[in-house]
Amino acid sequence: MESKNALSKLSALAQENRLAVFRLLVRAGHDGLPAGEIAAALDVPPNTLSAQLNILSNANLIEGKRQGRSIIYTANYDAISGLIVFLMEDCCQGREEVCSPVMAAAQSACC
Amino acid sequence: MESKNALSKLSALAQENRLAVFRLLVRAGHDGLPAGEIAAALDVPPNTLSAQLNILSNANLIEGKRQGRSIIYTANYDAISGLIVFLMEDCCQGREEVCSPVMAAAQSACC
DNA sequence: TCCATATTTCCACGATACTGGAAATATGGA
DNA sequence: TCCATATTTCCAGTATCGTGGAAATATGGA
Repeated sequence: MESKNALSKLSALAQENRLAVFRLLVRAGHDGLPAGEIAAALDVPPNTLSAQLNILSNANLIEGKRQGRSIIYTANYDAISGLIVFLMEDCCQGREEVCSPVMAAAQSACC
Repeated sequence: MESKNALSKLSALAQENRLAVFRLLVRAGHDGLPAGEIAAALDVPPNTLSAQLNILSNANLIEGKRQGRSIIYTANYDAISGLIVFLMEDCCQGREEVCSPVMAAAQSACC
């Protein structure tokens, strides 16, 4: 990932509501959630949310697909792991201090 | 890491100059770099840089220590790995799609 | 003490971001 | 066709951010 790409992902996530949206969608899994439900869950007006979904979507962190009247948003797992890898490789080159806590967390969290 | 903490780190890094400062300091290693050299390397006026160093420092991503007339800044490796772990654990709970690319990168990059 | 160097603080300007009302668009059903 | 629902686009107001000039502070050396 080039750093420009990483920058757009970082700034998309660097906002309370958008980070919350992303976390919600990650938890929602591959089925995703319609925009309206996200707005309700976060208690944000639908047009405000729409702007934020757009920013996350432009950063490629989420994707929206129309399904009937709703638009279902899903998290893009590749994108977030790409960002994490960018941070790791950018920081980790020979830097065991950064890398090994991440490895440890990965092992206990999932792998 | 609480998400508020993560948010301040994300927004500190979500800016071109500041991301560049951080990368530079990571590469500089434990010896760090004086503010003036950072400013010269990035071609940013010293007072502008100072504001950006302050933001990174408030997010705990870097630390400055006076040494003679200079102030030497170093990257805080714990902080960045904390952020990475936050992103991983926040995304990774049972999500092998996110976790395994990160593990693979970690293994080839450093561990 | 006086001066040069290194950096920060103060302050104000311009740019960008966040927000939400109102209107527009898209879909599905009666 | 008409209406309700779901979401977006348009637009403008406010707030926050990034920037850099000028002055202030801190340090070390002559």
